[in-house]
Amino acid sequence: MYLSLQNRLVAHVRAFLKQKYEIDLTNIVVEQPPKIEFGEFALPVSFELARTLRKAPRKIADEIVAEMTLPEGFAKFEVAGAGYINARLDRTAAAAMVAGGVKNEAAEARGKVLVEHTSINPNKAAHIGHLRNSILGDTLVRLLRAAGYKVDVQNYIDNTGVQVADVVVGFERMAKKSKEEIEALIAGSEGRFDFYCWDLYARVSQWYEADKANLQARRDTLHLLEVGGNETAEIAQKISMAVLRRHLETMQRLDIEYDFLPQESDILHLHFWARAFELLKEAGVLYFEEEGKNKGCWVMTRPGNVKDEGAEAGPDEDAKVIVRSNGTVGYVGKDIAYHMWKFGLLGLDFGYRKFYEYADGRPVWISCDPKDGEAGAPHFGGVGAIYNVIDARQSDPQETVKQAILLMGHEAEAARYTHFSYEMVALTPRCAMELGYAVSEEDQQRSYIEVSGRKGFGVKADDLLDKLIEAAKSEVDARHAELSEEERREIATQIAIGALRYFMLKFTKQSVIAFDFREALSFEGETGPYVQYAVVRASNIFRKAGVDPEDALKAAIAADAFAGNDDLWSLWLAAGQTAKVIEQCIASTEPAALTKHAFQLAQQFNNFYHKHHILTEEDAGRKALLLATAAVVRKELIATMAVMGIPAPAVM
RNA sequence: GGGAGCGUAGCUCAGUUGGAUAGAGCAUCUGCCUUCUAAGCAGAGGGUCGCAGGUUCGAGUCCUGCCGCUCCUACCA
Repeated sequence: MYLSLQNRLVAHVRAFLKQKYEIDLTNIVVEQPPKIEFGEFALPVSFELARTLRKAPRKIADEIVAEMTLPEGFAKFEVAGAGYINARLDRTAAAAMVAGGVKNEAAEARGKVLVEHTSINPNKAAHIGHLRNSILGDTLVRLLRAAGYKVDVQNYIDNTGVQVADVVVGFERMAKKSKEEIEALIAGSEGRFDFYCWDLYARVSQWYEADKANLQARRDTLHLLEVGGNETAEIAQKISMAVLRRHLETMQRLDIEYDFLPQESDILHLHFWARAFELLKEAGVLYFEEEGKNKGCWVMTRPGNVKDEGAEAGPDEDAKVIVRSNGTVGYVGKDIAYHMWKFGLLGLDFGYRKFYEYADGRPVWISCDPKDGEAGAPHFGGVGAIYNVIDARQSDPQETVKQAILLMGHEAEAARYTHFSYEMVALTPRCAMELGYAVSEEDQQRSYIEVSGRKGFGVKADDLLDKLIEAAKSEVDARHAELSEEERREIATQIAIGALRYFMLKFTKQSVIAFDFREALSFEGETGPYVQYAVVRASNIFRKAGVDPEDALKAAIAADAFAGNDDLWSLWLAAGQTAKVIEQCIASTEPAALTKHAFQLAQQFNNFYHKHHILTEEDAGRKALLLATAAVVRKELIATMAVMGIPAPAVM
């Protein structure tokens, strides 16, 4: 509602200014006044016009208000302060829009985009840092879908990298496990093979540190994985696919799903890089360095590092090496090939086969050789816009890939290449010590310590979720003894998901999260359960009243329902802003605003809940209005929570 | 050295493309459960928005310079 009316207002004002002053303002600022008494919209446009018109802002505002007609749905314009133009809505009409769920016209049938997130190295259990990635990514997917985009969700599988090689080294050289023993371990491990790998991976890192000569095992293994067609590569694939399955299961617990899993091994074996290399050379994006420290490498000029015209100071030592002097390609090169495929610029494609299936029967597809692909499989890639949810430490390589695409002349694609960058999740020193890790004196002085899969230092995603469910379960047990064990567990799980997803979303993405159990396990204050609880309270009213919330929304609203009732109206106004918040979140690629919206709405509702006792209201008309208010807030809260992937429990 | 980001209440953080009196949560203190469930509500205290200049009708927000912290910058991935 709010967004539609705001767009209508802006268009109206713009047309008026054009006609009255012959000024075409393309960016008319609209704010929400600090207090509801001032109206629903505030236009500081007079301040901006003051200079060009050489008049006092207040005078301009007076002129505009005196002459401008009211757009549909608006009740009044008035001048306030030093020259603000405040606009008041026809509250009854606007409320009908909220209750009727008027669609955001701009959100009709937008194009197809691709979101890549998660992309955890398949060699160990997912930890809290990965959770932030997946929750941000999944929320971005939900935001885009809510705004009318078609979205393909990809989870990139680096199954031939150093990290997988390391854990393979662990199995072959340290644990001395045969292929059969590893298979038995995958089948056993009580469904937590990734936990076994977590510990083994940490041991391998220690083994390397103990004797640098052990690093030769990594190099040999990495080579075997890249070449393929040997037993080590087979073992690696078994391990990485088993860990990948665990990752999918972990994320499924949080209602996070994927469409396609491209594997790095296929990018290698299908020669994506060879094709990309040709195209990059043809376009002159890569050049062969003849001298300096990068002699013998194929390199690329860094973004913003254009060569000076006059000063010929030898080789560009700052250039990014894409192909090493021994002829092997680094991972950025493979990434460039992969991203050319994403945009459909490579002229090659994967084959597709089913890998995993969700409860509703929807499959997750994985890449393969096209000759092994399933008939009738969908095709991925070749989209117009992409979002890569990758942490801030990878900004540099992400820029390099984007730059390569730009330099090849694909300006439109480069412009729609979004690196959704976010900061890491770290542990507070106190949390690290509680978990039993040794923390140096120096680290104890820091506000946070980076988690490290390599060192086995961190909180595993499944462990955190288990802990949250356990904490929520004891609360539910205490409050709902009448429910079955199964029902209580179901509700505790929903609360845990709400708490976790909200926690990961409430910080803006560029802020480092210093993880602490006390905060993460909190169900009070600005948390997911607080928002869920507001919905439960609203639902309780309808259950006890024996009224369907959908029917409550259909009740006719009296013309004077909101006259002199700012508190009630501000609740409707807040509820009508969901579409606007979603658009803002997409435009700024910042989902944190969603949590703010949900929290404020829940907070206002709790206030309303406390102030008005609906079931005992005797005036039938007033009772209907209060019920409609509860229904509209409930509806918008559930919708907002759904975009955040937070379920609405039946009771709490 | 170069690049990116951060610095706002005791703590953790919000603060839209510059706008009306800088906001939440936690913690502390004071009240409120025979009521639609207190995972809640009401209230109190707590701020030189890192420092110094500048731009303008107006700066937490933009520019410049400092101070402090973090990450990135390897023929690792």
